[in-house]
Amino acid sequence: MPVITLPDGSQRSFDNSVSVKDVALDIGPGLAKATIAGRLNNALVDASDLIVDDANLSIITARDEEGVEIIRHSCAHLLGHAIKQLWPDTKMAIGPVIENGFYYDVELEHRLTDDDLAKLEARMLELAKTEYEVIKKNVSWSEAVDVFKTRGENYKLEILERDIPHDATPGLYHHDEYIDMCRGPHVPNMKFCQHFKLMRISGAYWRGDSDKQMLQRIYGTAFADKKALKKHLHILEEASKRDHRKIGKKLDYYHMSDEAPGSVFWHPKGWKLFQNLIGYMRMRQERAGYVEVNTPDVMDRSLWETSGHWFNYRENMFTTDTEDGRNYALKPMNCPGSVLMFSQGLKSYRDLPLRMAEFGKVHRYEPSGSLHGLMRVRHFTQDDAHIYCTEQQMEQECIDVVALVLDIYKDFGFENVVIKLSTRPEKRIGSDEVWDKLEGALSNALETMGLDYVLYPGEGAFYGPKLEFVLRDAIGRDWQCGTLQVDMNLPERFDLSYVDEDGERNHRPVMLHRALFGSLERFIGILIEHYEGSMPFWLSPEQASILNITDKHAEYCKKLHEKLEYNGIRTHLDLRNEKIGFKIREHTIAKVPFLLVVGDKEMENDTVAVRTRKGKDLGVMPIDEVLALFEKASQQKGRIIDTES
RNA sequence: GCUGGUGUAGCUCAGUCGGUAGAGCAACGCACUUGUAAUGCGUAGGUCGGGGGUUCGAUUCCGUCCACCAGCUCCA
Repeated sequence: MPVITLPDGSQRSFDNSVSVKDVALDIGPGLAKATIAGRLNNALVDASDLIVDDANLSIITARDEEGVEIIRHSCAHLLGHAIKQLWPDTKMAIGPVIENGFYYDVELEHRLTDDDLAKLEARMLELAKTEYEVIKKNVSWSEAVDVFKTRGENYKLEILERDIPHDATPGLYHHDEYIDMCRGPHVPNMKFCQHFKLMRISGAYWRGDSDKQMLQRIYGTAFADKKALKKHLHILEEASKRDHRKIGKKLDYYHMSDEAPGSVFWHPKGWKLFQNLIGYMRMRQERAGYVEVNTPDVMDRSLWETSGHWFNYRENMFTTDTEDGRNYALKPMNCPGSVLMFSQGLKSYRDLPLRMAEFGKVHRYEPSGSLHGLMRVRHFTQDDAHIYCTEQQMEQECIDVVALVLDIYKDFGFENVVIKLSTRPEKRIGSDEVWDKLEGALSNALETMGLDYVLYPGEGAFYGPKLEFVLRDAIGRDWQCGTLQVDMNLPERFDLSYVDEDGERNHRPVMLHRALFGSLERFIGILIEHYEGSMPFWLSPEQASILNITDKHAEYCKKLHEKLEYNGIRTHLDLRNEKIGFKIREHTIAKVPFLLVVGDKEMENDTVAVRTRKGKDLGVMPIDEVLALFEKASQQKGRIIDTES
């Protein structure tokens, strides 16, 4: 006699055990039709599952996020159903749900092509349109083994052997003649699985182990209705339009070359942007009490041995053998150099906190397959800084760094910053007492500031805990940029010390590592995608273009150009003998924020006609008014994403 | 690094079932002196990613190296 309590608190009692679907039907036939699964006392169950005892139940439909995930999961089965029809010798491995979709790993002699994806998709749709019922049967372990032995599914057998207890009753889902094993739940009818798209094929190792068999992985996406699917595909298209590799090339920011894989050749415009960012960061750091230094790029092996990099980071380092028989390495990080900088000369407690910034160029030999445009490179520039301070100063320094990071991100329109706190890993150096202090410094700093953070226990570096700052860009993608790390390893290894009030030199400073942009290269990649190439006025390599209508306006334009440059505006003078429409098109595509057009009327009245890169006509105005307009655009930095100007 | 795909003019791409290649844009020249997203005509431009094999002949077929692209974390 189960009594079912629904989410609104109402109760229904039944004489016998009932299925989730029966309960839905009892509430109303519309709901019954829409039922995908149920949440029974916080566990997801199939619509056909029986409820024996009193329970809390909510009915899951396509409107629930769980409902959509179940649809995706069932689409993986649908893919299995179709692929076994088209290629009966396919062996099915695993088919889980992922963000926005699903995949299925299969072993198949035939190499799948894009044409095959289309064929598969068509067959899947055909099958789904028959709106067949999905039948779930729980069977004994040995029965499940028999089923998959008969069907030759050796991956399913391996899963049964290795991952499923012999006294369990695995759920077998019957999709007509196709049978898949799953903990479920799944849709009760394939009518729910009609809005999907197969996205791509790639390789993946069985159980993610590179020593094991390489399988073919088929990725797909699925939604509850056509509209949601279309919307998702549209977002993907938008994201691909923002690809910094395409835009960076079009805007003539940089290129890469076979001769230097993973390294950037910065063109004048890209380098201008790069310098603008450095200039801004320099200004902010000076204001925050930092000094800036510069250390060598190539240093002797012994340094890297002392720092521990030679043993822990060797495979990621570029090294050299030189005529003098010495071994040098290109720095993969700036910290050892910074430490040498600190240990040069005697340091007093009066020098602390010592905040040393460095725009250091580092080289890391990243695996070839992981290189990606500006986002993952082998040679990049960090806006690095190392703060040497006393234990008492540590917490305040952390607070200051976090405040600086968040304020700087705001200038780029990144309001949505997720902070991750990674704490002591299993393999670590230092006593628990010290770790308590270091983690405490970070978490106290965040709590003092009233900031939320996500805890990642055990994810810290072996030498200390860290904060990571994750940005969310204009279309909702996450990018990890800044970090703040507390380090007890390097001061120890390099035996750093300072003289305290008591005159003793045996005091060890605490060392903080921090980077706000992280990598300048990467940050520029993120900005390109964030702004879709339309750099805000203050960063834009070219801020305004002056366009003449005919030759007779050239002299006036040159004077105008001089005046703007004198006022610090990066101005492009385009006096080419071309039609004005042609020039406007070119400079608009080049995403120059403001186009200044000069013809007879403007020359006569000492004005210019102002047009934005978005095609908006701001009318004719005198130069002082233009300068005021630019000043205003400059002031707002990147806080407002450029849609109007 | 591994799996699969791709590599043709500065850029975007077509093409050759094995007989050494073509378009648009860009560049250059000439004409045009132009009013808010492409003026017209002409010229030049390529070891078809590198080196090797098969072949009378390879950009095309084969293997190899390099680079790029996607994936390799989500576990019935």
